[in-house]
Amino acid sequence: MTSEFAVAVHGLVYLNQRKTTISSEELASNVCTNPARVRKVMAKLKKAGLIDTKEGLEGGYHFVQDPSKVNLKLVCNALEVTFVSSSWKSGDQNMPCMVASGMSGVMDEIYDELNEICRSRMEQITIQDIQDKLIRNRLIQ
Amino acid sequence: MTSEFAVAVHGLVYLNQRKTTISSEELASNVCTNPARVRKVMAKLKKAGLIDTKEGLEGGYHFVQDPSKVNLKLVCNALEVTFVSSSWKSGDQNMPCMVASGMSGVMDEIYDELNEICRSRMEQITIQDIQDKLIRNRLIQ
DNA sequence: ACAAACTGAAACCATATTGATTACAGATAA
DNA sequence: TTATCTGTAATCAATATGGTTTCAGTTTGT
Repeated sequence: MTSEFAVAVHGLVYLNQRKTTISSEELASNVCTNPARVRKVMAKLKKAGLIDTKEGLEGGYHFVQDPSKVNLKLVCNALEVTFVSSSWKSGDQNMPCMVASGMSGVMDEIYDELNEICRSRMEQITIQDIQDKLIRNRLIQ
Repeated sequence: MTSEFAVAVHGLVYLNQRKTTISSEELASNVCTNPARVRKVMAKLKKAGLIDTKEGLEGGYHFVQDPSKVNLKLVCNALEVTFVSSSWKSGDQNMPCMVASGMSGVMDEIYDELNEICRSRMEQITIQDIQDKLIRNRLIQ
């Protein structure tokens, strides 16, 4: 899958920790990617209302919502994340054989269902949960 | 994800329907791919004991097990399918920031869990189920 | 014994996907 | 009004994925 999801979650967690307005450049350096990609991802989170943005001098991104209310399914929705999919299709709709003509449809249904299951799981994890986990992990070491 | 899984499931369903020994060439034409790829995938299913193979003249692949006992998790195991993953990692383990150093680990755990959830679901679907579904779908049209 | 027809496996090529880079218009604050 | 940001698009590079070709090894029929 595309790693936009990871960029978004990382960005949200970082914004939540810093509490201030952060530029795409600073975010990119923390995420270890380039500012343009950060802006592309964060723009979608903005459209979904998950963050505030400010253009111009001293602008950037700002996390305003309650981190325990922002779950990862909301992030998936904002980015239209697809966890499980395959562009390649087996068989061919026009073949007379029941298997050859029907398998790709069956596989698509399977992928769709797996996707929905993944999204449901993501609904149970919040930005706060991840923040807590990071803190716990640091203490362990 | 890679579409080896689709090739394998399609292959098993086709073998189950035909009941006879089928060459990689015939399988490939039904799956709509090339014989080499079919052989690569089917060899793994053979190693997992899901099918029998026969080399030499009149050789090929043969489905012997009870189709209602062969579930898709067994196929996943045979092929070492990974449904959800991302090769790209955000942040960097060596950075002092808790978020930057810890996020990739957290995301990996999330992907691993999603994978396990997908595999569990796959355990509930058998080759027989798919065969039945194909028959039903054909009747509907 | 030998030829034909198959699998198993690897090397290599073509294409698609993914992330990086660059550039620039528009917004905003000092 | 200038400097510094975001938003967006175009292009480039690296990686992943599937296709093709090839050949050694196996098995069967004659």
